[in-house]
Amino acid sequence: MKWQQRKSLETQQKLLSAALACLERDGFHNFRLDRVASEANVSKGALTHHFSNKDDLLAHAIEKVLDEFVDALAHGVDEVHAGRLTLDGFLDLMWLHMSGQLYMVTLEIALKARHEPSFRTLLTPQVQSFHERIDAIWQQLFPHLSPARATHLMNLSMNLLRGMGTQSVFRKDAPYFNDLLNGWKAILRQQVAS
Amino acid sequence: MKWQQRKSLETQQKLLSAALACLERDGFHNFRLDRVASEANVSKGALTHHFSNKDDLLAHAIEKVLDEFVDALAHGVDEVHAGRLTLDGFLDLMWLHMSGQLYMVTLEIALKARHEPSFRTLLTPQVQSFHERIDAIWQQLFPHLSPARATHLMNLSMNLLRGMGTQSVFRKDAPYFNDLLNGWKAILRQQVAS
DNA sequence: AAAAACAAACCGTCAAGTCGGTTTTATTTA
DNA sequence: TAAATAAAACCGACTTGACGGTTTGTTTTT
Repeated sequence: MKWQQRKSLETQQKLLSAALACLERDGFHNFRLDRVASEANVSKGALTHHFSNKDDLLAHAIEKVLDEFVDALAHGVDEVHAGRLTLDGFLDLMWLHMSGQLYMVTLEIALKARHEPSFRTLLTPQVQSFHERIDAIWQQLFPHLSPARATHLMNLSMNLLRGMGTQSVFRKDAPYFNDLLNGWKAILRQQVAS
Repeated sequence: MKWQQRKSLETQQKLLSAALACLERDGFHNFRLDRVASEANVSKGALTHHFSNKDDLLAHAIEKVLDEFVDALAHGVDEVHAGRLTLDGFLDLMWLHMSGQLYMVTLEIALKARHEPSFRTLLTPQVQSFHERIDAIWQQLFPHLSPARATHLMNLSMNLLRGMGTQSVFRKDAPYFNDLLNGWKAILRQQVAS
């Protein structure tokens, strides 16, 4: 009970990575199980062996991507406390993730969840946990602010970045988004100071 | 050449409205032509007579929804100039549309466009025109600001609302979004004044 | 030998697009 | 003006391809 377990885990991770890559490249509407399998260099039979169906695979994939985002932010806030990262740098970190694979994948999944109650209930605990962890991280980021105020600023920031991520579907224009982000940094500094 | 033309237009409008309703209810992934036809109380044959294929129907539907949004904003800025609407009220108007059918439909379409170049090129002129018109409206809204500054504030606002619209997929919580919007109104007043 | 990991053929379903046909409206002509 | 012809609007059965899930078979590990 050692070699098999390792092999199994390894195949599952390959499949999850492949699923995320496919989701980002093809979108949920063109997301095909056989493409995931070939992307992961395993057969379709192996895929069904590890994941009972499409929804199951997607749910595990989204879990992975959310965890990675939270881990990155948690690490970011540690860096801020250690004096190795500024608030601006922290926002850059958030934008880096929101403009990458993460956000597009969550967007695809969110729209699926919107129209399929069973899938939404499958995801709800994960999403809830995600928000709670992000919230906790911003509380740590602004220990001198009231928790409610920190949460408010987090929500404004997250939604601005969400919107920018969405717009980036159509507008490929890094300087433009950088300009927006800089504008928001200035406003945020002002809001934190007061 | 009168009666037929009117009938044709009427059927097309029924189909477009039905398409938008289906898109909002079922999502693009579960968007079915026969459902659109039955929702519009016409046959599938009639649908194919008026729209050559699925993409064609969707492109016309999105055109309709964007136009309605621009018209609403153009009317809003007139009301502001006439003194019958405040800046806060204008933002409420924007949020009203962004939290309704419009935004979800554009989101569904945007993700489709992201992964289908042919469809994206079909939409590009419409999206471009949309942005230009929104931009012009905000220039009118803040005639005392520099055009660049007005555009910047517009983009921040639009992206915040976009993000809020996206989050509303998962979080049904009107007071929360109202709170966020109020926070942004205060910041925007400050930005406009300085 | 048993169980796990994997492979690949197979099948049922489902929807987009096609196409021949019908009905309704418009135009021409005798 | 009324018959004849053309054209547009509309209908719905059928084809075709695609994909998710199942099943059966093979190899490898324990």
